[in-house]
Amino acid sequence: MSARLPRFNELSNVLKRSHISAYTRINITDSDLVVRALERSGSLNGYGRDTIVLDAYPSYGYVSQAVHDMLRPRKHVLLDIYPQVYKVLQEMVVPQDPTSYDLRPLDPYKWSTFDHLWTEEGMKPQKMPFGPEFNKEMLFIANLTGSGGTQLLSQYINCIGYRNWIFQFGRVKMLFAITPREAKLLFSTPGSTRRTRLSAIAYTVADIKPVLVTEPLRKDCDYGDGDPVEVSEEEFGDAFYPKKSGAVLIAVEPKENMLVEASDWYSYHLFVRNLFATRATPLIKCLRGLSPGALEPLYPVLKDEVDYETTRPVDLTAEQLARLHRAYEDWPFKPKNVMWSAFMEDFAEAEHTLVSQPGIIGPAADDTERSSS
Amino acid sequence: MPKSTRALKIVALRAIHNGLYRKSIAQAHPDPASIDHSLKIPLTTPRSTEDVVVISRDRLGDFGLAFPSLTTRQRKRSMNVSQNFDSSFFSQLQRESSHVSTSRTSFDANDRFKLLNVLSSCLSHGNIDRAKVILKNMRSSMTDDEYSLFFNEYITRLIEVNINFTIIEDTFKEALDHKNFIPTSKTIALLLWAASTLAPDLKKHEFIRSQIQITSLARDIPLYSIIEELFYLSPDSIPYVLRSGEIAQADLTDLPEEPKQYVDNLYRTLPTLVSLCSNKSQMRPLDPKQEIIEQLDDVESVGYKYVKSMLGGLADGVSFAPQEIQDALHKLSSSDRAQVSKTIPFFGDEHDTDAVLDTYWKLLEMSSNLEPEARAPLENVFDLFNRRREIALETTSLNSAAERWKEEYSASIERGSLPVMKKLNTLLYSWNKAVTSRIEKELDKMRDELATSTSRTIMNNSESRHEVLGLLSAIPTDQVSVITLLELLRLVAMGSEELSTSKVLNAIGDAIHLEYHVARYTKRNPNRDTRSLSNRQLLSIVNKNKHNADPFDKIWTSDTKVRIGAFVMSIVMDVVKVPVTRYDSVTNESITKKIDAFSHSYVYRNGKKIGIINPHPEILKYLAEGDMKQSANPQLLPMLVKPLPWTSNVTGGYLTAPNELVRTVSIEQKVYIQTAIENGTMDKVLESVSILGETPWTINSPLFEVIAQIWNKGEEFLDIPAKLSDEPDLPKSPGEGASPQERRDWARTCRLMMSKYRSDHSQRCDLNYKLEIARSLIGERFFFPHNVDFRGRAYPIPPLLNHLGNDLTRSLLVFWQPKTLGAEGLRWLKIHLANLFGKDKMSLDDRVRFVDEHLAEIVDSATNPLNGKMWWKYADKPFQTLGACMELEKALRCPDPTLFKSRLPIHQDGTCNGLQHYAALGGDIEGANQVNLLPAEIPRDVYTKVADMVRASIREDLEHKTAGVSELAALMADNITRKVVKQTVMTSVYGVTFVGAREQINGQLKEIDSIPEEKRYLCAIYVTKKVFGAIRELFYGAHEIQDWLVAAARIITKSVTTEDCLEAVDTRRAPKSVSSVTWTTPFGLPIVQPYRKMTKEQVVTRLQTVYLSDPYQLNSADSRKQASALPPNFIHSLDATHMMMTAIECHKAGLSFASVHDSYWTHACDVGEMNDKIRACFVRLHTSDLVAKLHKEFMKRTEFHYIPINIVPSHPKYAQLKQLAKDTKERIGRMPHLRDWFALEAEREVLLKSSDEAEREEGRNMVTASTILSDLEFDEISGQIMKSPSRSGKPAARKHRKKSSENAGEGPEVALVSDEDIELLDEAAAAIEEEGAAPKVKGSITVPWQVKFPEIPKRGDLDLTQVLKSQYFFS
DNA sequence: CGCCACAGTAGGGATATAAGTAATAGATATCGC
DNA sequence: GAAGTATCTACAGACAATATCCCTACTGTGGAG
Repeated sequence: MSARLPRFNELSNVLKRSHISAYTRINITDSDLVVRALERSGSLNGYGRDTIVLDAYPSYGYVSQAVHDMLRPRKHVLLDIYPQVYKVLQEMVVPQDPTSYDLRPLDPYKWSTFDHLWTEEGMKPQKMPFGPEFNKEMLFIANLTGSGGTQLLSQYINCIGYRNWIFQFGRVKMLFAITPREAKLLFSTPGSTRRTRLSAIAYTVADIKPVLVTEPLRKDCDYGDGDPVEVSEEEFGDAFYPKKSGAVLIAVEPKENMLVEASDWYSYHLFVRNLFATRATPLIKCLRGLSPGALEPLYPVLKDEVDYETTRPVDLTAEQLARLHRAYEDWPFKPKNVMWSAFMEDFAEAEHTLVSQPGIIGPAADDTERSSS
Repeated sequence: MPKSTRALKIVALRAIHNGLYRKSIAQAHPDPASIDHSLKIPLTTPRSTEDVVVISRDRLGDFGLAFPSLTTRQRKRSMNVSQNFDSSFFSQLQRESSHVSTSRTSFDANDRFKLLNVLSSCLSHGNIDRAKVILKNMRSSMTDDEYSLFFNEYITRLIEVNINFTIIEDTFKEALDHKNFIPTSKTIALLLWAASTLAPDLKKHEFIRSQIQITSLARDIPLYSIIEELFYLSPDSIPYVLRSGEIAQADLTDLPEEPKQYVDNLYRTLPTLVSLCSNKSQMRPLDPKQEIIEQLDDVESVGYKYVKSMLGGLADGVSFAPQEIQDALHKLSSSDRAQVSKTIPFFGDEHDTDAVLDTYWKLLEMSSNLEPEARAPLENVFDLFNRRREIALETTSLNSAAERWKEEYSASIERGSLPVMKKLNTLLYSWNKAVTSRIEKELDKMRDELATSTSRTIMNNSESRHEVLGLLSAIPTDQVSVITLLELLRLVAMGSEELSTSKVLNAIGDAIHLEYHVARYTKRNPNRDTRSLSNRQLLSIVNKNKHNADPFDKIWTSDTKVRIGAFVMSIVMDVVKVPVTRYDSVTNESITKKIDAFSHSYVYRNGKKIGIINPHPEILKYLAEGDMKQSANPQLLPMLVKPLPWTSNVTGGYLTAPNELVRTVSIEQKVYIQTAIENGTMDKVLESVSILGETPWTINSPLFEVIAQIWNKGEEFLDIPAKLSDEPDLPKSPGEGASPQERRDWARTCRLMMSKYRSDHSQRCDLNYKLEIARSLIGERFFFPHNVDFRGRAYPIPPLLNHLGNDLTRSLLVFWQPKTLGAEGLRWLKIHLANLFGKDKMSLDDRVRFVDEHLAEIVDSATNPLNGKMWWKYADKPFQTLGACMELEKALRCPDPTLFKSRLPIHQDGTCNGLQHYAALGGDIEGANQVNLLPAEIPRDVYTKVADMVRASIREDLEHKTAGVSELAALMADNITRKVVKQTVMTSVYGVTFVGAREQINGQLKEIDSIPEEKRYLCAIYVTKKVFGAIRELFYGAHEIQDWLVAAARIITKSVTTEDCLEAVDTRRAPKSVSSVTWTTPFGLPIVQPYRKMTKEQVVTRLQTVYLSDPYQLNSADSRKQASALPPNFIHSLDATHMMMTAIECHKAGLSFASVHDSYWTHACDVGEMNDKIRACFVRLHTSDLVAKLHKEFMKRTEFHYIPINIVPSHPKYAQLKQLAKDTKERIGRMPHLRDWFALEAEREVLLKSSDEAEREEGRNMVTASTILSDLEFDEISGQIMKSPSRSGKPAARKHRKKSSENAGEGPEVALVSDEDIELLDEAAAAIEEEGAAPKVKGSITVPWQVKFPEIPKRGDLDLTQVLKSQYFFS
């Protein structure tokens, strides 16, 4: 991996003409730029020779190379199941440090991929309780700009809440390439109408640090005290492929003290999701939607801080949300399973519906159903 | 032009084009070839297509809803435009084109629609002055006819509020001043009515007299039509009008039958009219038919006398006078009389409702054993009795439900019983009270707001308030509340998944709409005590109600209904509470609180938000087990009298509730149906569907007892889930650090548990409702009004309890009329029993033998259903089997079983009915043989056959150890049953895809335990391949027809007319095609496949926005769905026709008849006769070549339709086309675009349609693209319409490409990517490009090709008459 | 009285939403370049 | 105008996505002429 990849425009010509279309992902194609951004953000300070880097969807490896060059990690596992990517990397890269560089045709989408990986010698870091320190024995990198990337981003953040997956090892940092669209979601602060569920959830358990952003995003994003490298639109051609929208590099740093216990995370997750379904309606109205009569126990919670008539879910901080949730959980009249009803949202799995159980009871059994009974 | 206008216009044009208005298309046996083409376009034959456009646009403008003084805003939304897009719209179009429009104002439907709302609102809450202003304002934008309609409505409301008569008179005079105001007969009738009820006596007489005189002189409105209207409006005022107006009986001879009888009776019985009776008319000679009518009248007198005796009035709505029964009994023969008297020793106290009912039931039961003639006198009494009850049921049952809630509430208060609030009914009482008062409060608020608002703001934010106010104030508030609560509970009870808000709002909106009709009915018959009315009067009221269509009904669109529903629902959510007790762990005590009963939130499905109504779990508990007696929604129950016969698409069925003959999805369909009915070409459909409603049913009470016992026990029984308690305890969430996978599995488990709970709950509720309905119908005779889906398949309208239901539901229903079994009947009863048990694959004799051999078990089942051996439980259809066991046991207990009178319906089912029709269509002998169209010793069973073939093939794989599949073959070899393949076989001819079939089979394999779960999927794939193989082999004929149908559907749905193209904005591209596949069944039912691309929009309501599809948008046809649906729909339209034919024949022969699509039911003794008729009808249906007829109809309907196709330079016709293009270029100055090609076609079309022979000749000689391509058969271009052959080669190329790129990567390992490598990759890529790319065709042109269908598959030599002798055809 | 400017808003159109994609595969439709 | 990518997966009875933001065009008002 220490070998330089060709400039992307040369490679892309080849790829384009051979009709290989793995461009559902957005690639950052300038390793130097990435290095610069990472150094500026300081996200990788303290990482190095002891780190195991899990690298999901490396694409053509420019971010990977940057990280690899910076850390010279003990292990750098690249996971990509797509032959178009895998093959190209396999052919083009001959690692100079074979003990570190480890390209595998595995599907990082599958949880089991990691489970299997950790059974291997030297792949599993030491567990570290959530404390003041990050577990620098592990770094997770992923390009989440492809299809399903949004889903993964959301799920990886959820995993922090559950403290499972890589977070069973403690505060493991993640470095993600995401689309500007997701960046907008994440860098929205309370009070802005853009405030999203994802952002609220994420800041409950993690700090999101911008590393490399695009210039057009500036007006839609609030980076807080983050000071990322900004790529202007003119530079897109060199920095990204495809260059159309560009990509954003973020570091996700799990919080030391999460606002919600792991055991409550599921419920909290549903709670927030429910509130953000009507994220711009005043609390007085939308709190009722949680379950019948839910306004009553929640009204006292924030009444000294906010006006329930005007405050909307988007205006709440993660901390406020967590407190509301706590009160809801403690409400004795909370319907037993009402939150679980959200489980039934996909009906493909509902095997007990009347339709799939034609027979003696149930709706009309006409000719079709008789046939299946 | 606004989108909406265009949409309407397109429909109109299309309708015209399809010959919508003429009998020829919708005739009973469509022979499109005979259609006189000139009739197809009722407008003057256009010189160019532009004419058509202009004319129709004007017409739309005429009828359109312009209201320029209030707005100039261009409305794009078309939903409301369509309000007028009903039959009157089309009849408008139908008129002579000489009709000159009076207004050409801008086409703005919505604003006028809003005004209509306001008008309705003002009228309904009595704001007469504003109504008047609005009506006046609207005058300028209405056609004369429309104005009359609303003027009449206005007057009606004036009368209803008992306004001073002079105001009405002035209003009328004022209206007359408007030069274009043409009073209709209804207007006059209204005036007369008003005069007779409102005018002071002095004035009354004079007014009526002069009005009648004026009208007689004017002569454009015949007197009889006025009296007819009056009959429907207010029969009571007729005597006065006749007298004051000095109308002679002879003037009214043209009255329709029913009002005529009424009027004649008046002339005869009222002394003041006697003189008029004999007076010679000044206008018309005496009608000779008079005598006959008088004779008829005599027969009616029983009912009439009865009415008189009832005048004293009884306490309850249901009553029965002993005297009348005695009278009726006198008409019976002495032996019958003795029999009846013996059973009913005394007549109950007439004030005691229970006793009256009891008497009725006994009488009814007795009478069921009488011959129809003997029963007739009793029937007269019954009819009257029941019609009153039915009307009460339809109109007042809501009130009585509410009353019962109250009673129960007060009763529990009095008793001081602790759990006052623990009973659903008491809960409902308080809910209802709260909701009612809240609705009233809100409505009052709106009223105030509207009263104070200035006229300028009428149109804006108050619009929806007007809507709600107008519509809801027309209905008693408590009824709105009651129906909302009932409907809501029903939904909560029946829902097995989340209750989506849109579902709730729609349902409530619909229910309230129905109540609106009831309210309207009640209002129009104020204080009309049905007890005092004769049968005939009742009928007239009913007819009147159906006759006087409410012009405001059109306001009740789906969006309005949803808004109304949301209004009420939001109130319900605010005020409805349920007491909940919880243990508070903090204070360590139980606390009870009133918690909101419902909340509103959202769930996400595939990332999409879905609004849901969340009932408090506490409510679920009440519903599943509670006494539902007063909680069942009383709308749409089975009827106590015969349904009204269908006479139009909306008249028939229930007495007061509106219902549709054909369940249409789109307006397009409605228009076709209405036209066909008006043209009289659907008479047979009307007749047969009416017949289905005439079959009297009753509850099988012994079986009901058994089921009730099972229910009360509350244990799981067969598929009845056990009584439910609280929500299940879900497993504990996995601990911290559990892997995502574990979490997912856990969530899934929880979901399934909840799902199961909800499903069990809804099944319990479903059964609870059904049993409650059944219980209330025990001892009754009732009827199921039917209607049909758009393909003609018939369904009973009452939901829940009907004979289409599941096994349990079916078992509860038997024919009311018992019929003596006879030897044959006994045999059929046994066969039926065997069939129900599952032994329907044996020969008939074997089935009889099977039953004989199991007599002991059968008797045991019948006598000891729940404590015996319970043999019946093991049947395929256990509850019906039990019913049959009981019936058989009863018969056998008779000294002579053949004399037993049986009520049990015996089923005769088509054996794979779809394939039977296919075989008959194709004349396919082998196919016919497979599905019992040919006589055989034992029944053939295709499913078994296919299963055998599949099994054989699998065995072969097993023996040959075929690579890759031998493992699967081993797994499956012994698991191929009939059941596994059945559904797939059936659906294969309907076009199931491989994926679909695989899912079906996968589902079946789930039930087989010996297949490991992880292999199941592979097995399913394997078996599906085999099944498809076998089917291809076995049903070649059916598939040929299917393919043809699919091809035809594609052609039709891709075709465009010249107008379509000339209209299109893009001159080069093909326009969207709007033709649906449309055909006519042999019984004249026009079928329009409704599948179009949906356009939906969000409708804002108080609760949330609701996503509604706009039924009036004319979207382009969904060609894929149209094509895949044609085979099943066509076949189903045939089996529906077959059913209708059989129903009519059975009816003629006096057989009871019921059907479930391809299962025909009658009494045991009549099975033989019905079987003959089934076969005869089948043969008759298929004697003509139906596919050929379909082909002809398709051709006729697409006569001038084109499909743009691509012609490549190598094509033989290319040169010719190119030449034509050059010629055209000289004319228009550029190479022709697609639109220009179409313009050429349009020109030709006009010429060909000309009335001038010379022009037609010119047209025939014209050269256009389509004439050049006229030899081009469908097969040659099918690739462009069906799947493309050039594309079919693609997957291979792609595979190859993939391989190449792999090769490219297999070079020597290199540390760096060198230039050489890049070149290498480059080369490979280039190579791929060369190979994979299709040859690019330059210079090809796209031109219209006049549609032509592929040859229809040749019909085989099947001798259809063989069917007559095939005993297993239906068995 | 009519005109014009301006403010306020109704409503149409666009967009995001959630979050395992458990397996498969072929045809067709739409869409972006 | 051709190529990749998304969207289906037999029909019917019974159906069904929403909240919010942004922008435009319209309405109504008020003021000056």
